[in-house]
Amino acid sequence: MRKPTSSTATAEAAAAKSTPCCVKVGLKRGPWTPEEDELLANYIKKEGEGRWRTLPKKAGLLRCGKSCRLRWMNYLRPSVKRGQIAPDEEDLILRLHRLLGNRWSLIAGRIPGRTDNEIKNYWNTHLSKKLISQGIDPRTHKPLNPQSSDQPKPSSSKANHLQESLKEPIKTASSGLEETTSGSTAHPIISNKENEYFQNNSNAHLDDQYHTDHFIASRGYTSLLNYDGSFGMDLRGNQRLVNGEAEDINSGTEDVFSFLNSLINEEAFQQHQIFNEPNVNSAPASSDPLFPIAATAFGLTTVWESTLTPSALDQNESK
DNA sequence: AAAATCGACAACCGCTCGTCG
DNA sequence: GCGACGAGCGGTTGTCGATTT
Repeated sequence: MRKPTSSTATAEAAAAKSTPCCVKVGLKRGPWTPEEDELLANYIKKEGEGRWRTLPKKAGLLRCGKSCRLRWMNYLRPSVKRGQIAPDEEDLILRLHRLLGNRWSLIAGRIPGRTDNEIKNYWNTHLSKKLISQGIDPRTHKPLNPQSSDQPKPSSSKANHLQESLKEPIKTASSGLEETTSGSTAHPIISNKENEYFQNNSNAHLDDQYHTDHFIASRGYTSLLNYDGSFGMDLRGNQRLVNGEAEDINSGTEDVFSFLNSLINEEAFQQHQIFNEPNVNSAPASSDPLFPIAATAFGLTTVWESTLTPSALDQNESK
């Protein structure tokens, strides 16, 4: 992988700082061979993940534990999905990145089969360039030069839709990249209630990364919701999001779990009438005006699609 | 055909956090 | 409270195949 010279220099520099892992003399570096992959995969099949520092020795590998972990997590794990990023995955990445920033592991956690490294690479090689070419700052998701009147306009309808998707807080649940060439506008998954909330509550402004993070973290969505509606905990993600306000997360955990259970039980979920039922005791999070935004952002698209089709939304709005 | 350039992505690095003694 | 250690994260780099000159 790396050139021997620079590698040596780096290793020496690192050794001077006495980094415990990966500096051991005689350890192999660079691309993994099929034989190494097999050794690692077989060992983990037998012994399970973890104990990465001692794993290489036990597995008969001349690699550092860190390297083994990375290889397993990003490549060998059975759940890792290979192949091109699908348009709906791309759209989800964009949405999640707008909300979470470069928190690749959090983003990856909501896209089944994709690793943080893969998403990070995809962002750096594809999406950030795409956004820049459209005059959007990939860091802030805002126009690079809002004052400029000669802002380059997206040429394709897909690109145009992408830009719109990034400007607006909420669009369709399924994909912001859906073509709208038929002339019909996409139905936003946001009710008058939510619009009102955005107008009246500055904390809810999605362009403000801090408030967005705070909102997400304070309700535990970030750490709890997975793409497929299942949930798990990522305390580190929580902690990074809230900047010392972890108590906000924990205080609502039970409510969130209760709500998530209702999500998993789709039948129950459908009975909640999310937008219009004022007091949903069994699912407090769903009555939060901002709930649809978080849910959409975190990829609960299948749930939304099954319950909140445009026609269903129209019915809700007209009530 | 050879050299130069580019793009994609696997892998590495430094750092932080949580846990445990 | 402190240090060591394990684990994980985001940023960066190096390699390699494809494309262009």
